[in-house]
Amino acid sequence: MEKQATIRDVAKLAGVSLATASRVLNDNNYPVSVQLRQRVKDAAQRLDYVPNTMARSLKGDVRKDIGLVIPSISNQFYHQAIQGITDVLGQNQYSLILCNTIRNLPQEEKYLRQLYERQVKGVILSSMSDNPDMVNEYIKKGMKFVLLDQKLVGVDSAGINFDTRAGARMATEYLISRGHREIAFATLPMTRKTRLETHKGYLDALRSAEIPYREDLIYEKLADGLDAYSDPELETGRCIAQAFLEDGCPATAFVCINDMLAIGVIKTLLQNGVKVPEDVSVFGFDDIPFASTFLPSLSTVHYPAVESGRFAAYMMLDLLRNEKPEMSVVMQLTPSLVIRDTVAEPRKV
Amino acid sequence: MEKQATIRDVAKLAGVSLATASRVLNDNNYPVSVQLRQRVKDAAQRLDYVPNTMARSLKGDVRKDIGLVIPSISNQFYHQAIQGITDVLGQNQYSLILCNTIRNLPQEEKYLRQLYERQVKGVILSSMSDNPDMVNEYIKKGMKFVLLDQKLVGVDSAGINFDTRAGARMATEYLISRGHREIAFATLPMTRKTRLETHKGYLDALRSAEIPYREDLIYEKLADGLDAYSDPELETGRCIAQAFLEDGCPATAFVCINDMLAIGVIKTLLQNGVKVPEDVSVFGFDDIPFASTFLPSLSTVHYPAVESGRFAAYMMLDLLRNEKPEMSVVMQLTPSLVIRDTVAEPRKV
DNA sequence: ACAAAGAAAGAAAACGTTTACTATTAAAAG
DNA sequence: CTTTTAATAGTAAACGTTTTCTTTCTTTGT
Repeated sequence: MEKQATIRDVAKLAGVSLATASRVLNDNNYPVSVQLRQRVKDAAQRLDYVPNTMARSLKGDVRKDIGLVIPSISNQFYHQAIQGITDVLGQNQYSLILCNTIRNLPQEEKYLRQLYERQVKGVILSSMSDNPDMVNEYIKKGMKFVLLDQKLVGVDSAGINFDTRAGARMATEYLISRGHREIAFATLPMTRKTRLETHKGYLDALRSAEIPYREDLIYEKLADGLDAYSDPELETGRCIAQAFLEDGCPATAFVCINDMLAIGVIKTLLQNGVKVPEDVSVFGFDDIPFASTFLPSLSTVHYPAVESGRFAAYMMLDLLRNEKPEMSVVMQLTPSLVIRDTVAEPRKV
Repeated sequence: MEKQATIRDVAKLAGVSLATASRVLNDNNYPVSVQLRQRVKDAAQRLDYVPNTMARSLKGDVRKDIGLVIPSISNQFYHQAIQGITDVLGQNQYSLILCNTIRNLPQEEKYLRQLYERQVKGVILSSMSDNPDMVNEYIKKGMKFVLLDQKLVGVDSAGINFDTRAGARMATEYLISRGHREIAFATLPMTRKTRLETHKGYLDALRSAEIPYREDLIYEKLADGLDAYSDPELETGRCIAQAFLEDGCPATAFVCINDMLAIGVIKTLLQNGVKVPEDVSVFGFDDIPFASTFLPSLSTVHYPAVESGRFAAYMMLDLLRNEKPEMSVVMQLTPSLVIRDTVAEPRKV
């Protein structure tokens, strides 16, 4: 196993000082004569010299990598975001350190600390918590954050989020326009702000159509008995559909807080002889790739996930490179509807 | 923005030398008196000291992170592997640097070089190429590899792979046992060794059942016109099913090289009025989560992807920590069949 | 012809650690 | 009592860079 050549070796072989070698290798505008320049370059080539990034960053250069902290790697939404992020980062010679918290807040803290210890200066974060304290603490220490799909009140940080309230409103209004009046709402526990927002959008639509709010049509659950291998959203969808069936199918349509949950609902409905969309219409949220792959293909609210990852990465780069960032804003993405095969008119009674 | 406290600050505040502070903070077995020990600890606490990992690794400590280089982040197989990897790594205070090559060999080389520059000593790799040269070069430079789902002949490296030949054989034999004789084989271009192996398994089964090999039942394709947003495997499945339909459905069953491709085949078949499994049976490969979610749920060859990720991480840790690794072997995982809803007896003619 | 300015190179300090080597003391052994 | 040895603590070098400060020449302006 060869010892890695250092800049010292290069300098020696080229017969120049350390400083000169460094200057050539970094292509400064510092003047170095052509002959020496060439000699150094040749030497570097011969020795297959690669600079030691560690040593370099010791001198104050920021590390060229950023952390991504997400609650779940099994969620397709994040795959798309990662796709966008790695895409941009790769082109800019940055690396991505992936931290999967498995929906676990202490784990999230641990990862954040680990990143801090490693001098990682930028983190794209989708937190499990709505508490801004932890993030603020690290901001004070000089870390930069881009908040993905989440607004944290009381945090002065860049972020990308999606107007879920408008999305839910649009979806619900669409169902109403197709003639639905009994519309159920399926959600995971509303611990995260975005979920509450989604719920509000649903309410907005009901209100403007003057449909009375029915508490019993809100299915807010988390499937129990989940293990590491099962998809929590899919299982929760199952569980909600089960409850819905036991209630005697009190609605003609479902608005679901995300696609995987919607798919869980649909599967269980179909397996119990309830036809989708003939008997019950189902609307998803996110437009993950499976939404169009699944049969029947899912009507859903489109979220440009790959783009949002891309934006997040751009913002982060901007934040890291410029003292006065140009794009450091909270970017709000507007929803659009994708109508596929899981929505129809309500069945005639 | 606070300046990060260094060990020098800690030493000064505690009124001890650098060396003593370092020794306390690293919990060596070097003897330090209780009082000083306490003083240093208090000082570190007060200053909220965190060691600078960069500086530490400059002194020769290996970096505590490993790289993962994979061809596609949109493949569920890798999500599961990542799940397993991050799981193990997280518990061992290692970080994961994710490199997504988008099925692009030059990109793969670039990432490997980038990791090398960053002094990353361990890489879990699923390469696009069957050429061992690049990997060997980096091994010579001191990097350690665990090859995921791939054997590279001529590389002396740990690895995890799956006996795809046996898997394909089992799947094909199962179809034969259900009465099928015309069995098509659907695959992406057989550029990777594992795909060839899978094909061999298919042939093995045919041979031992004395079914003549029919070249025209081998569908080896890559969908064209793919953009960044489409799933290459799904699209290829579509494309293969299209060709199959144009050929007048010359087989009663399909063995597919992976699940997503199988799903593409099924979708297209169904959309063209060909019933699965009544008219055509389809067998997948990998058992990704979506295989059981999809309707009809997919019969497939099970690959313990999460486990394989976990093993890969363990191996890597072993490789990095021990001069003489204990587990540095090529681990071969044996396949098992999962029978779900996409296989039936062939239709009576 | 002489000072001032500019170009090109090198010396050395600094970044935050760890650790081999010394130095001091106290206890144990002769 | 002196000499070893063991227990603590400190000094300083080292890791691989970058960069500030000098230094040495060569121009240029007067």
